[in-house]
Amino acid sequence: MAEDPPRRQPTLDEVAEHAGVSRSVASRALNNAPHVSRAKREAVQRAVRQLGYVPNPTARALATRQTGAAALVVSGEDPSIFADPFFAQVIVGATAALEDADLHLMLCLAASDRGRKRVAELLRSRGADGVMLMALREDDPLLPLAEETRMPVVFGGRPVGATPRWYVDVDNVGGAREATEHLVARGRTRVAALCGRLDTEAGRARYRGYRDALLAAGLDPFPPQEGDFTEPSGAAAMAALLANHPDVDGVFAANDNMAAGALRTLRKAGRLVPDDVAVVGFDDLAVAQIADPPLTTVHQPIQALGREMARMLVSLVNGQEPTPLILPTHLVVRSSA
Amino acid sequence: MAEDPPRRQPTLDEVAEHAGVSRSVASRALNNAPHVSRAKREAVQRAVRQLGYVPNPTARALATRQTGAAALVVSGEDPSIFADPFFAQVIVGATAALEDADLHLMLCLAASDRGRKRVAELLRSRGADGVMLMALREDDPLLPLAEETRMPVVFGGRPVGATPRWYVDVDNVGGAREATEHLVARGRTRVAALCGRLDTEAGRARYRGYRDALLAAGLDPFPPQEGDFTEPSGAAAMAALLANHPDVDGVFAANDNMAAGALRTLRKAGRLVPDDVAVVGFDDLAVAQIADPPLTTVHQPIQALGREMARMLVSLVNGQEPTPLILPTHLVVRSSA
DNA sequence: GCTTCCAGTGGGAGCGCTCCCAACCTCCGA
DNA sequence: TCGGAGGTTGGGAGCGCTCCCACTGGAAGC
Repeated sequence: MAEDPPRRQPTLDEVAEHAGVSRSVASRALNNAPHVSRAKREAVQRAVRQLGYVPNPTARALATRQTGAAALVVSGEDPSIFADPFFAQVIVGATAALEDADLHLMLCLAASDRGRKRVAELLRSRGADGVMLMALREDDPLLPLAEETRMPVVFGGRPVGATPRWYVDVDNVGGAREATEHLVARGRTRVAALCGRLDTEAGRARYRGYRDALLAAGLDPFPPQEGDFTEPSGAAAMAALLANHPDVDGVFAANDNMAAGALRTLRKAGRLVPDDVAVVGFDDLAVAQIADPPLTTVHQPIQALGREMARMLVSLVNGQEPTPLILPTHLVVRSSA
Repeated sequence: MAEDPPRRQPTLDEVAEHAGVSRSVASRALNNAPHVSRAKREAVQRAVRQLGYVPNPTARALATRQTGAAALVVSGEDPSIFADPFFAQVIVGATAALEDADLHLMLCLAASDRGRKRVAELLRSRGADGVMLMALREDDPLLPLAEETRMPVVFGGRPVGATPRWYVDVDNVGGAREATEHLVARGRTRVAALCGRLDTEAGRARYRGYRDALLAAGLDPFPPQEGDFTEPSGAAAMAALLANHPDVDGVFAANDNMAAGALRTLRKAGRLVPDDVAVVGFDDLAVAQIADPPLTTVHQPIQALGREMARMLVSLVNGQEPTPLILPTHLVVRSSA
């Protein structure tokens, strides 16, 4: 099996020649388009096999003006935001849907200036067929770029203060309301909220849902005790809360991380969960099950979020006009409330 | 600002014409290559600005035979493996290094047959400039594909039973040894190992390190109590261990997830950590700090792993001959041991 | 004065594919 | 018998860029 000539990949022309047909016919056979006789089609297939031909995606991209890739852009001021297992779930969902459309996933972390610059260039150069954007801060520098670009952009979650043309979101308000109602139904009357970043729509919406539920129950909402969706911020917020309102008996945390932090603080303070203080989280990530006690939490379908974003993008790329989507959430009752 | 003509992106030819130079000069100016007079260089830059020109990456890729992308392939029999925060860290590190080389990251989850097929095609079609492969199971179907491909492949971790030409790994044996030595130094004499999958090199190497340390200390290693790197498997392994060896006083877990599971089982069994049983984990992920008590664990530089993989790939793409890398690990002492 | 050299320049041939279109062939109804 | 209709076929023109190369003219060297 000598391979002396450092032979390149065979090209379509070579396949055509080898099969005794023209390049056009070979191309059609390859993309199983019509207007190819059975005999030639098979001849091409044989040649492809014999030569080990694989189409060159770049050349195809240039000719079709389609890159065959979709970008997932995750924005945030530092890369650690991406460590949130949330994104891994989104990626798993998106990948599944992208696979169906035979698109590749380009992952862009726009966490540094350099990263943002590259995203900007991607957007301007049409380096992908479309973009899934997770940029939820109010002042995110990518938002204006997303407006300008001429490629389809699907948002994951809605940014504060703007409703994009295409987005997939989860029902944050409804989930938070259900969580809070659950606490109230368990007889809690002094229910506080450990908020996530209030410059994100998710953070605000969850507080809104909490507030709605308490008002509807004739109880007084607490002012937002703000954190940043991390475990330490949850622990800190809980500590502050205990200091100001030692009689709190229910806590709605903006996500599981913060709920886990709250649990830690409560344990340290000698408060029993759920007996003294009931805690509800949001997300239903792995941490919710591992927590001690296991967290009652609002399940949000994160993989579905990714999947639907990708599907929406695919349909946009195919020239359709999808409508925004809000995915349902539901409460998962465990032991913490 | 009428934009009636649905004008395409301007091309390099248009820039050249607008600047009153030839395409060649424009190209050279753009890539700031030599052999362009100052005046024309500036004229081109002006034209670029006025026309809002952005080079078409696909055309460039076709001409240069470089895609401008590196693929990160994560293999596993089901997508949930990717939920491990480990990968997020790898991605963060890889992204940083790739940014420096101005390469994009293509993320491929080879968890379904479909996914593996697409990876195979990517490998054969040179759809990227290189591949970072995380496929560590002994019988991983991607391993033979990686052998065949004509594009550079850097492994993250070593697969069982084979030493790839290029890889970055962490010092699993050394870390496990240090962790076990720590337990011994604390006076533990009945130290068991909660292993990860023994069909991965990491799982084996960590057990080997544990074994070495105990033998060196003149103690008897326990037979491997196998899990699969997940929290529940750690809990189960710990339960089995307690049943067979109620007198165990030290546990080395193959990773933090399993250690967290062990903690849960021990708490349920009424064993105090670290008083009755000391526990050491491996990874030093977020869960280690959140665990109760916080885990003493072996820190492995996961972002660095990703970064070095990307760097190695970049140097391969640039025609250099990097050497494999093994990154150091070190023990982080917290309360669990 | 004459070569020699080289920065600067633009023409043109690709890179490997898709797709339009004209040419062709066969078969059928009128 | 003849004129389509409709399925096949291959030529050729791109897609937008890079890069080789031949050519120019002025500066440097002798």
